[in-house]
Amino acid sequence: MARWEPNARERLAASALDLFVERGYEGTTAAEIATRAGLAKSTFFRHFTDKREVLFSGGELLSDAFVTAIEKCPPGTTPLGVLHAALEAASFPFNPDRRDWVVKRQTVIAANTELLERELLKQAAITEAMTTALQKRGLDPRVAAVTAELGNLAFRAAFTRWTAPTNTRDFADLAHEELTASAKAATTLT
Amino acid sequence: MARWEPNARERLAASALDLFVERGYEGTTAAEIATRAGLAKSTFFRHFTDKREVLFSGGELLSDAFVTAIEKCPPGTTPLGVLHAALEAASFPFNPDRRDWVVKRQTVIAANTELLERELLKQAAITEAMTTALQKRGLDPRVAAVTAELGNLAFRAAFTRWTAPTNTRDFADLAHEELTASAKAATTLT
DNA sequence: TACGGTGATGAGACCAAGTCCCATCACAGG
DNA sequence: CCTGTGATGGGACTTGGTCTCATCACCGTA
Repeated sequence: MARWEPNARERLAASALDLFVERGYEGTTAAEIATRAGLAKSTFFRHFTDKREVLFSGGELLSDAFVTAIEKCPPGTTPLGVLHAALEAASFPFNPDRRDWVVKRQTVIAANTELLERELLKQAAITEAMTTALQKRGLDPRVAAVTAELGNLAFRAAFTRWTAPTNTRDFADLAHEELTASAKAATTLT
Repeated sequence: MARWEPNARERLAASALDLFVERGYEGTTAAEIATRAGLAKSTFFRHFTDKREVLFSGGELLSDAFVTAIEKCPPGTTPLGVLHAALEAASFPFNPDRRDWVVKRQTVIAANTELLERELLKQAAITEAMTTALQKRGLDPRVAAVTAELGNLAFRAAFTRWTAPTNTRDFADLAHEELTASAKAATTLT
C-alpha cells in the first residue's frame, strides 16, 4: 500500500493545523498547506474534499463509537444509562496526550464561522445517528430524539470543561457529570 | 432611499429561489441570479455576503421573536411556560400564504449540504440567543441550555409536520403539541 | 535484470465564488 | 440647472475546487 512518504494524509493535516495557527484559517491557502507537506495542491484535494475537511477527518470514529456503544447496551437499559455508556465510549479521543492538539484545533475552529458550520454539521450527523440507534432499541422516536439531543448537549459541555486551561479531570468523568446534571435539569422545567 | 426598481434585495431572493428550484443550488450561478433579477453579479454580493445567504435573509426576525418573547414573560414563569410563549411568538412566518414559499425553500435546503450547514448555524445562533435570554431571567445556565435545546427540538419537529403535504394544522398548534410531548419525553429518561 | 502493471502524485487548464476598485448613473435638493 | 450621494455596472484579481493527462515509484514476475 504505502509508498514514498507514506503519511500524506497525516502530513497534510498536521501542516494545515500548523499554518492555521500561524496565519489563521482564511490566511492560509490550500496550496500552501500542500507545499508545506511536500505535496501539490491537487494532491491535497485528492485526500480532502474540502479545505475545511482537513480539520475533521477521523470524525466518523466518534460517531461510530457512539452508535456501537448504544447498540451494545443490554436490552432494557434506561435511555440515560445508554447515554452514559455512549459518552464513555466516545471519550477515547480525549486523553492527556492529545490535549494540545485538540485545544489547538478547537481554537482554530472557534475563530472561523465556516469551520463552525462544518462542526455543527458533524455534530448534527452524530446526533441523528444516535437518534436512529436509539429508535432501533425500541424507543419512542420522540424519546430517542430528546435523548440524543441531551447527549449532544452533555458532550459539548464536557468538552468545553475538558479543554479549559485549568482542567485536570478525565473527559469521561466530566461527561458523566454533565449528563447527570443535564438530565436532572430536564426534570425541573415545569 | 429607494431608487430605480426599489426591490433589488427581494428580487434577488425571488430569482434565486426560482433558479434553485429549476436547476438546483449548485447548478445555479450567482451571476445568473443577478441577471434574472436585472442586476449584476457585483450587486448580488453587495446585498448578500454569500450565495447561500440569499436563502436566509430575514432570519434575524425569527431570532428576535424568540428572544423578545422570552424577555416579555412575567417573572416566575416556568421554563416550559416561557418556551410555549416563545414558540407562539415565532410562529408568524408560518401562515398559509407563505407555505408554498417555505416548502420550496426547505426543499432546496434539504437537497444541499452547504445549505444545511448554514441552516444549522442559524439554528445554533437562535438556540444560543435563547439560552442567554433564559439565563437573564435568572435560570441556572444548565437549565437554560436544556430548555433552549428542547425548544429548538420542538420547533424543528413542528416545522417538519407543518410542511408535510397533508398538514392542515396551525404551526403554533403543532409547536405547542411537540413541546409538550418533548418535555414529557424528557421526564421518562431514567 | 528487465519489464509491465498499479496506484499515488504533479502540472496545469478551467470554472465559479467572493473581493475590490473605479466609473457611471439616477435621483435629491438647492 | 448644478452638484452631491448612494446604488449600480464592469471588470480585474485571488482562491477554492474539479478534471484530465502525464509521470513516477514500487511491486511482482519472467
